Amino acid sequence: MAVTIRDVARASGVHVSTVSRTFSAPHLVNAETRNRVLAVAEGLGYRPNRAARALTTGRTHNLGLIVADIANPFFPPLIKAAQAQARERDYHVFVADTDEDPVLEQELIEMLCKQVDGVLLCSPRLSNRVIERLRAQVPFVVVNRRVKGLATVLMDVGQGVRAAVGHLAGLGHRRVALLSGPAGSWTSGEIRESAAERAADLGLELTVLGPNAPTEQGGLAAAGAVAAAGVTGVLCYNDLVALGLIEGLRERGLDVPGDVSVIGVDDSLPGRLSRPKLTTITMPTAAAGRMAVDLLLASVAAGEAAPRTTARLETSLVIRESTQRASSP
Amino acid sequence: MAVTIRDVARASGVHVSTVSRTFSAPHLVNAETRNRVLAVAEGLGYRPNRAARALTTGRTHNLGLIVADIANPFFPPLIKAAQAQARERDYHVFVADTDEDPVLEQELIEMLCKQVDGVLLCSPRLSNRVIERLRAQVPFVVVNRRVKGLATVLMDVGQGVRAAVGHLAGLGHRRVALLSGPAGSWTSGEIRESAAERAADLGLELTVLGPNAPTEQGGLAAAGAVAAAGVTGVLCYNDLVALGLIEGLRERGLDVPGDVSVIGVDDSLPGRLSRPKLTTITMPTAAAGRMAVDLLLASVAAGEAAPRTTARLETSLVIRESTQRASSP
DNA sequence: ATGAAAGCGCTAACAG
DNA sequence: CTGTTAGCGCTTTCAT
Repeated sequence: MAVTIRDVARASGVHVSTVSRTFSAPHLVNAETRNRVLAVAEGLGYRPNRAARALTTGRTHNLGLIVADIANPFFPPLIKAAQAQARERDYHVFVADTDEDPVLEQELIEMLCKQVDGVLLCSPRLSNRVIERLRAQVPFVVVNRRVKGLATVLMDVGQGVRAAVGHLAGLGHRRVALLSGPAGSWTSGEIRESAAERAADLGLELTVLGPNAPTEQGGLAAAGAVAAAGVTGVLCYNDLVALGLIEGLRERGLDVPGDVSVIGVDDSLPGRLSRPKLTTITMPTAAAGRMAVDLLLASVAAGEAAPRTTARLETSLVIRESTQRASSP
Repeated sequence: MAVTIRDVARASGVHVSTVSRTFSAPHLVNAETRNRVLAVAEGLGYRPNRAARALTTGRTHNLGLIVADIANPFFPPLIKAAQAQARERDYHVFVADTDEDPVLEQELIEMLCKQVDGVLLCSPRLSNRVIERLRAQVPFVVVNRRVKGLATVLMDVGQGVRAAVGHLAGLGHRRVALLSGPAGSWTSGEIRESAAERAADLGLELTVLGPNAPTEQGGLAAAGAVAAAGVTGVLCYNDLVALGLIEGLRERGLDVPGDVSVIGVDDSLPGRLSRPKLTTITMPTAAAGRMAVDLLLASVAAGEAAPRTTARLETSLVIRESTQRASSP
């Protein structure tokens, strides 16, 4: 077993509580004693056992962060921002991947909840009912999902979607498709609603195709349906789907943006690196990550009395190369 | 505070030790009692506190996984594979991102080591010396770095690199460049060594340019130097660098593969989705993740006596669209 | 098969 | 400023 507080106490000729104070309330201990203890601890390679500390303080100084898929480039910027923000607050973030599986998601939450002070749920696929039940166990903050009575960070994708549909209309597209996302996704619902509304306003004919897996495979698989739908513009659930769709369209001899204009959502790395560069909707993922951590830490500190704030972050359309004027019908 | 083992004991009229056994050694308790306890626990929403359990057993059933950059598409497949493998062994993996910062890396290890039974170090930037020192605290398995006396999983990138240089030579390229990676990267050293050796064998003139940041920014920034070097083929530290380089070359009016052939390393998502599709070297990341977890768990179980296995995984060249015959000189 | 008691490493009153 | 004492939630002998 590793070196404990007791070893340090013995070796420096003080009581364990003095050693404890040296680390958790240094100002309460004589400078001379403190230095001696510190030196001994250093020499022995002592590190306080955070798990044991958590047992008495009730604070682990850990946060859990649950995402559907680490490999989805939407998440890493959020994860990094959350970790950085947490570190500034002397907290650490444990990341877990649910593989888009609601059952696994619930299991992870339940196993995590005793080891962390709070959990950040990003784009959860869980039903609101389950979330409501789980919240008794541990403070939650939810990103991109509306759960009543819970602190929430929402990215207002509708804003960007309306701009995107307007952009398509402005380019002369009359028949457009929407490739929706996974069934449990709040964002997918938001996209769909905003797109339908704006399309109706502008007199566009909108076909909704889906649900689709939120991956390039999902987009690839949908290419046939898109081609068959006879549309000239497509808005996709995310960049990966858009990229997969472009690939699938190309396999069918359809050029993007020559024959079909394609718009993604997320403004992720692959979209920026692809050819044509993807027209997409920026999501303020880093800001969301930071804000979610702050909200969560506030919840942790306030306990039951925590404010259930809802933060709405803005999104916007970035026009690049995957959209162009509709070829005359 | 949440519901504890004591609450369950009281509510079901047995002693805490019986409740404990019900969960950790069910066969030692009368079926009838067990069912009653289970029912009560279920009703109360009791979940064993893993941190407290860890305090007595000395096993947290957690593993730490440290990577330089979650946003680097090289890592997610490895992370997912490691998490899946660990879950099968009833372990959980906590992921942490060091932001390519050795100091942060060390801090993370030190803070993690008391909350996990072992740590997986992926492509560490830490010096071997520091790793040697830290290993006293917690079992390690290292991926893509050779540390004497430590269990190691190595991806034999040299194999792929030799094929890549051969591929370039076969296409008639005579002057080629290598964009190396970060200073602390073992993989970068391996690539360089294998490339230099094979280039010498084949009579190619090889220019090494670097170190470069392992991101598309790094590649973008190196485009000028590549153009100035007057080479017709470039091997890059990873796909991101390659993609950035292609972008930078294009800004300078140079076409890939028309004017310059570019090869990446990793076979990552953005490389598959980009245009031209990137010729690259596949890295067996998922296999490495699984293997690393198995080795680590073996280390955890065996303690000091753990075998310090070194596993070597094969890599290979995938020829796609970013390389072609050298334009006549 | 179950209960009693000790203790994992640490913190938190409370004395002194 | 420092020592004493009592646990945090759980497991683990050792009895019974």
